[in-house]
Amino acid sequence: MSTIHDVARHAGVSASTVSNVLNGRAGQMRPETLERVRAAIAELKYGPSTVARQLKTGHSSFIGLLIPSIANPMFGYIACEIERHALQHGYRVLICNAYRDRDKEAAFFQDLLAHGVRSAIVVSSLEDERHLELAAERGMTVVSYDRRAVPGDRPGVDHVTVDSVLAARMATRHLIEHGHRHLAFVTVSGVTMSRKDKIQGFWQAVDEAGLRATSRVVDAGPVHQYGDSAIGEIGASCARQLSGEPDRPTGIVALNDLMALGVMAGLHESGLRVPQDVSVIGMDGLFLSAMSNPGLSTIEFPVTAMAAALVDRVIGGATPGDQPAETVFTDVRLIERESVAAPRGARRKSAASPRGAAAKSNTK
Amino acid sequence: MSTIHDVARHAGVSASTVSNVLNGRAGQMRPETLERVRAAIAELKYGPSTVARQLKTGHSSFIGLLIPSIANPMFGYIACEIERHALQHGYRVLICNAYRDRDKEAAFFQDLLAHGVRSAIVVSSLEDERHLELAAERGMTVVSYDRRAVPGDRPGVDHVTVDSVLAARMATRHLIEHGHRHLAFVTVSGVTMSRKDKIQGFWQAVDEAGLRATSRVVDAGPVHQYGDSAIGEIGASCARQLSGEPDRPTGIVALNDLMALGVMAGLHESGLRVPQDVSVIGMDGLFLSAMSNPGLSTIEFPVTAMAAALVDRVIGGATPGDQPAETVFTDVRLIERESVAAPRGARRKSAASPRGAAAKSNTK
DNA sequence: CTGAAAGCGCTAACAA
DNA sequence: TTGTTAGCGCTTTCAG
Repeated sequence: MSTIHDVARHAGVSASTVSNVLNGRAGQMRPETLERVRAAIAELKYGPSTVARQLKTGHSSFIGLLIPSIANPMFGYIACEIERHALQHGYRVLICNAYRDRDKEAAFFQDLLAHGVRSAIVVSSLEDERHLELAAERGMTVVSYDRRAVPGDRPGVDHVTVDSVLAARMATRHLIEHGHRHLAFVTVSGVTMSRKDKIQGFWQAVDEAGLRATSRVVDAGPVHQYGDSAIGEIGASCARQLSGEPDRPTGIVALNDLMALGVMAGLHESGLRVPQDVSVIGMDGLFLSAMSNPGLSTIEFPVTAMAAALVDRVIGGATPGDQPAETVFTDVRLIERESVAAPRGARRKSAASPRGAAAKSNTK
Repeated sequence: MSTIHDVARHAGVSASTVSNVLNGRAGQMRPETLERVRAAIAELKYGPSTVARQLKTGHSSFIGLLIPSIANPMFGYIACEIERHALQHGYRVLICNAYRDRDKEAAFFQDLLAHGVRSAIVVSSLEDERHLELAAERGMTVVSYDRRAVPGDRPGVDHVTVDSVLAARMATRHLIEHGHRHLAFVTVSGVTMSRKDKIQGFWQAVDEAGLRATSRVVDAGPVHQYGDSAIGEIGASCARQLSGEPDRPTGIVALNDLMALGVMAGLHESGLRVPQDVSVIGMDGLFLSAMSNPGLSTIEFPVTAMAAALVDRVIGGATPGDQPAETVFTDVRLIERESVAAPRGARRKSAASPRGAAAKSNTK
């Protein structure tokens, strides 16, 4: 690879002149000089070294992306959307599969810092974000996804998230409107905030319908395996177990679509039919859910818009002030497919389904 | 962030001494000095700048990974396996979603070069690899996945691949052994070599059974949409169309699991049951295929081993000699689930299913 | 056993 | 309008 000096020599100018045309400061330049420089660049197939440039300027062209695992199709999708947006703004995305492990996250942050990366997006954030605050203290702009700001958070970490409480509430209500009175919320155990919010949304809907006595949250245990393929597996074994119980639920809300897919598989294995025997609804809007049998009803999240918001925020730099900024997307949408029906011998309570409000971005 | 000089000053030594302890050249060092340096490093929370280091040494710690799209769960999985292995060898992976677009691939290569990245893995390689050779000429070590070396290839690009011909043949044979005589291979159109190989494997098995007259390859068209969610969709619409035809196939081999999942969805929509009316088999061994209804029979690829081979090769540097090196994995494995059964009114021909041979790595 | 000096490729004042 | 100079943070001979 040739350097800026090779080009300079070739064109009979100085390195700074070449640097100027490279950086669009050729306004006042003699057209002839500009032409010579251009020719030299082309001839030598020269491209500037971003490494040298970064050492000099201190600006990195990378955005770090910490994400549980892109083997999980939902996260793969989110990562793609983020990359697409970042590229449009001249940024590259450095994906780090952190497997929801605080130590791994911390190690990646260390590494990003060493690489001079000054912006990071953290997807599916752990509830405890002290290690993020540490990175923020060292000058990183970090924006988290799937975590709200809570009292006690120190500034330095901004938040972009979907209204998980609302999403879970909509999902649960959908079941209730179909006449279900025995509900279960099936989840993996974990320490992300969105999980807690979804459980809360579930209970809200349950209480609104006065169904607390006949409903419950089923924790299927932790995701051990690296990668997220296990989530479906866990959903399946949980469903198998559930199906053997005497007062099994007729309607199941799953933590996310992947888990819902697993639940359906487990139900099916146990000889139970969806939706005739049990109704299932997920959350995410994974494209795969459209292909399942039966098609999985779900709550779709505005992923593209959220990815854009994430990138814009992280590029924009840290929010001034001592309150962390927060953008909550509320335009989640119910997608009705075939996995939800009235339970045996019940009548549908209402035909109307709740719709999400328009996007509401409240930076407070 | 503090620099090596801050540490040096803090410890009362010179920068080169600090550099020495950083790089494990502290063997002959006075223990006391070593200790002082260590203390200073800890106190200042110092970490070396990989950017400066790379500028000096010319060695990058990145491996570029060009891949169609990590929104495709198969590629997300492969990417994770590659990252895992690379990390163990001290390398970071820089994922580039290239959407099977030659221009995008070329642009990413340009960018990798600018970043001083000297190793790249290209997954699901386009048949025409001239743009890769260009990168190789510029000093990159590039290893491709899913493409064999062919006469006319110039050296500089090594290959790691699974035996796609064998995989497709096994899949097809599985159908034939169940008594199917009307076969179809369903594929998206495209320009990857593995696709051609799979079609070839399909025809091999078909010809072995003398079923050419009643079998065909169905090209469902190109994948337009960015991301690979469309693959399933295409499979579905193709299946819908197929199901309306008078002499529709009773057994379908799909290009990959994602497509197979789509095919099953389309069949189901058209009122056809799998496997009672039509049998379907995929290829990949995607974890999601275990959760479909019915469970998708498939040919599993040794992804972990292949990811390791890919990383080892690319780290090892270009193979000397003028023949491109090639590693072909042949240990593919049939996973029987519920999507394949005997066609209506036929008897199963044989109970034995073909098994893959042990891994054979022939570097020639 | 440790330090001084040079330079990786680039940019940004400042001079000319 | 263009060139000179200095230096980003690190490693690496080569002296001391």
